[in-house]
Amino acid sequence: MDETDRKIIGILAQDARRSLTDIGAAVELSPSSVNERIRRLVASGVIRRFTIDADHRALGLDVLAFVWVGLSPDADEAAFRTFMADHPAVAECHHVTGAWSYCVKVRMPSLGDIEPFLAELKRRRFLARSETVIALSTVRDNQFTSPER
Amino acid sequence: MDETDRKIIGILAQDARRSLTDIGAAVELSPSSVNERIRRLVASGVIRRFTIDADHRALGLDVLAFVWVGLSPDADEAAFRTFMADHPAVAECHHVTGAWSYCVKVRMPSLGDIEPFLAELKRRRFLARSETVIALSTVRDNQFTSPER
DNA sequence: AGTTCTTACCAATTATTTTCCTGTACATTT
DNA sequence: AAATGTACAGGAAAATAATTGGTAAGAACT
Repeated sequence: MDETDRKIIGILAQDARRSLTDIGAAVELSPSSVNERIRRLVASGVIRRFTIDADHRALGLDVLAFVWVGLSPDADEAAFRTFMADHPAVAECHHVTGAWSYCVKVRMPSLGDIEPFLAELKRRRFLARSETVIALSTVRDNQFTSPER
Repeated sequence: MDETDRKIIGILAQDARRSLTDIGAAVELSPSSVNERIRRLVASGVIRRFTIDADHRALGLDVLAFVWVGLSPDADEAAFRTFMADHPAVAECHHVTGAWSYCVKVRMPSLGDIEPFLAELKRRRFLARSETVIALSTVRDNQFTSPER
């Protein structure tokens, strides 16, 4: 992981379809060297996968919400994590410091879909308490943040 | 935007490097038809960009935090949004309902980098109050969530 | 009904890109 | 100095993507 690798990652984060020749020109390396570096970055897990950044609204997921979860004392935490990992509406789930146990980011077709989701969490005895915050608008939503600065 | 388009998006979200032939086999379409659909999805903005999912830890961004921002009454909100859009540590920034104005997701090299970030927000008179929640571990972190149940 | 327009699709060709292989240069170790 | 390892470049081969031209189905209009 040197400066060149970081540059390549930056380029791919912006546009993962850039050709090896193109990237090579940007980092002053031959296409085959760039290829070898990308292969290594994927193999070592620095690059987890190639993916797309989609417009969730266009896909019918109009609602973005953060659900703060206070896990109930008798909750099966492993089951909770599995549930979060598998649930299609869950975009992110982090164990956090502070008053809450988990911060869960969910995307849903409509506001009406949030209640059944919370009800399900309750039914499974995960919840001691929760708080839901709706995102009204999004200023920025990147997976990637530039490492420099 | 039909069912086939959604399938294609699902496939690309999983692995944006799948070949047109491959995708075509999955959705029962010729490679050129798949290509045409992807081109259209990009042109219409449903696919915002092709990108990578990187391991932030490996890139030296060990800390993930959510900063809840209560904007000060006299804050220049447009300036705040510009600041958020440009700041390299900011991964997400959403205007939200509830007690706070904004939810800001940041990635930083170390815990020590959070304070200067907050100080800068204060210096620019954006902050009335704030609360920072650190992510201890991440159960899930996807950009994409499947639309179907 | 016939004509035009549009849209989606496929097959075949062409262009580009990726992949794989080999040799070289350079640094490190013995 | 010889041996080893690593990163790189160049080029051939393979795979993939983009383009083009043509067909078919359906909608809108005459």
